[in-house]
Amino acid sequence: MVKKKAASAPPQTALADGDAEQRILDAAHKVFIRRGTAGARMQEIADEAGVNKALLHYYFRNKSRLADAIFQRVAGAVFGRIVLVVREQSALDDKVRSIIAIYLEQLSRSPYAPGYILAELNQDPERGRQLVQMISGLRDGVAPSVLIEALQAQIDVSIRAGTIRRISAQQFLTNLVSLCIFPFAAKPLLCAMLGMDDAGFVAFIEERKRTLPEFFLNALRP
Amino acid sequence: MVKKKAASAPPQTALADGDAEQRILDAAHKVFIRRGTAGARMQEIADEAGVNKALLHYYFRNKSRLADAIFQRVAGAVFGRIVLVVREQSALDDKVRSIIAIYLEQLSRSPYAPGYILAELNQDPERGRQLVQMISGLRDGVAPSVLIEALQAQIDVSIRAGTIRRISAQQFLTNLVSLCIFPFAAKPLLCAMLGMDDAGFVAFIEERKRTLPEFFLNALRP
DNA sequence: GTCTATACGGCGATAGAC
DNA sequence: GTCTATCGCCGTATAGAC
Repeated sequence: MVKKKAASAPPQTALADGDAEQRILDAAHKVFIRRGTAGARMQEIADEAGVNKALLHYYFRNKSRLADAIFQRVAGAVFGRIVLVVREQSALDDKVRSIIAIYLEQLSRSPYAPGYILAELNQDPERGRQLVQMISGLRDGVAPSVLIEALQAQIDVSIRAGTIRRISAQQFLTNLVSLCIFPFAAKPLLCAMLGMDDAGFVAFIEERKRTLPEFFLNALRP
Repeated sequence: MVKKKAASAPPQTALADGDAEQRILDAAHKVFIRRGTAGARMQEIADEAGVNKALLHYYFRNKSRLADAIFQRVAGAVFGRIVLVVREQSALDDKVRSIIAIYLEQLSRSPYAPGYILAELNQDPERGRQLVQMISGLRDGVAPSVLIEALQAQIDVSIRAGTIRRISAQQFLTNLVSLCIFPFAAKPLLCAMLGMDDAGFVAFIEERKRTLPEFFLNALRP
């Protein structure tokens, strides 16, 4: 990271909007998600950003640090809002509806983010720790374990009230997140198996927005 | 691929079981799943197999072909049995129970296979086609689209009988597969977020074997 | 800050002995 | 069939001019 741009004439070359650092981040975002960290090439990022390869090292020193920055950015975008919903004061079924709506809406706009995040987590053990730290660092942030306990308490209330059947917070969350994220993480798989093109996939997700909330809430009924 | 070993004294070096080609495949399997195709190194595969790097090229000509062979092998192991279950003559809820049991059992033994397969599919468009072709080529194989249609027909019967609520075969399958595969594809994510180690993950999957069938079947109830 | 030029190492692939 | 040795490219990273 470099200190904020000092007073100086903005370079602003013809085909560039935003300063170089930002353009590099945006370019790296695209390329890392497309190729994965191991498959990404600094040259391709430079081309995409419309700058020279050396400038990437000027701003981020090496590929590994650039990759870290992008992972934080993408993971934050995917998990940030969800964590807020889990923590807010609202009924369990409202949370479910919110989470499904937010996920399907948001991931429709960046369908390859889940695949990228999962691949990163599989190939670099450090990523797990970074993720937990990132979540704990959100505004008013608490550790994930605290979130789980709070959710379990809320679930237990509904169980005792007889409105849902017995389930652990871990399985509850895993089921919910699986149903939301997997279709995007497996987009090429689904497209191949179900014979869909990109437009077909969009329609598929639209159908899912309508049907998934009741599917999930129905599964919870006693 | 090389013609089957002709009659000749088996070399059988001290620390090697099985012929070289098989050991290379097994080693490549491990390394590709661990590192991903882009991250895998021919040298690491050679070391793991206890042979020289040059021998990999003797048997498989280049890295790309070796990667193809491994992808076929892993994908076949993951999807082969499931396809058979979907096609067999049995009640819908029995199929659901079978698929969940088979997946959770089988993936417990190779938990990193899903992550590998998804990463491959995301990064190489060719993989999708290879997968469809592989499935169509199973014994008595038919194209995935035919499987879907048959499943839809079976689902429609249950809907008309009033035993399940309205759902498309696509969403049905996606939901089922999401709930089975995602926890493995996201193993490092879940371990980090839910604070589990490897033993904790095993326990988590055991709990899932008991609870997931009723969760899913419950969701289908009218 | 941004560029050009280049050093350096790693990796896939081949040649050739045994 | 299996090895050793080596080639040549490609990708990261740095040096240094502007």
